Amino acid sequence: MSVRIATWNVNGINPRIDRVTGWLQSAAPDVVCLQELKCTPEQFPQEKLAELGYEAAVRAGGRWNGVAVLSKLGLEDVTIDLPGQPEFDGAVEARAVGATCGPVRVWSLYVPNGREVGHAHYEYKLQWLEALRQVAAEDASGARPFAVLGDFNVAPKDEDVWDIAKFDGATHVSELERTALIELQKSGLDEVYPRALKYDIPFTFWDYRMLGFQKNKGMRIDHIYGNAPFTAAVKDAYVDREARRPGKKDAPPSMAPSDHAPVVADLEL
DNA sequence: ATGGTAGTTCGACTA
Repeated sequence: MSVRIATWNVNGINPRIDRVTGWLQSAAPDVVCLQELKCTPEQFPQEKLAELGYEAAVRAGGRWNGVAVLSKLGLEDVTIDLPGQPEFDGAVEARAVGATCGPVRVWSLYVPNGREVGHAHYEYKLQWLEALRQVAAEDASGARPFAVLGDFNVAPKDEDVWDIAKFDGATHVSELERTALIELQKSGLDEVYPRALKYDIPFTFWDYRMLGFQKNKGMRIDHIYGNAPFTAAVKDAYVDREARRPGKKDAPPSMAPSDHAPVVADLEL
């Protein structure tokens, strides 16, 4: 069977609900990992997504964070939060939800930003990635197709940001963050590297400020890592930068874009 | 040029 799996940081699902549902209808993914819902569980637009044929596993946290797995292939063994997920300020945040969708098991992940190298949030980010590695290592070794998808807030290589000189000493490009991703891969996951639909590097994020998208000042920080049964089934993968394009002048606010673009993988399972 | 934009608990904080 053909299965289309996507990950998308929507930066608030309700303010841009028509942008999201429009993309779901046109791209027609079977499984979608969403991040930055920025809503409470009650505010999650369950019915609008059900109308499009999606069941949803939701880990909403209110004002910040929030992740979900949408599936047209069924939804089983939902896991809220990573086993062993570290806390920040005494709370386990809404950054991880796992689910089995028909033949594939996925996690939707929103890795902590880190704020500044050396900040407590940066240490939290590194701990979080280590907790993820431990969880992923178990499922990665199985025969079932398995992937972790989401906003990792790490650019794996220098070319994955628009100007590495501007990121000197910054988070997202530091050696420890990149090492954490390499360690994740060593646990049995390979990156599903997407095609760019324009330009050389398939950036997934462009800051709203300073015409970031228009000038292609982007970053490649949203990723898909799959185990061998998953990556062997991948036929194509791409970043849908059109979904990041600003709306037309008279478009309603609900059509405003996220600052991230979806990453899409097509599998034959 | 230390700015700019957008989301949230309406306004300081996060990204």
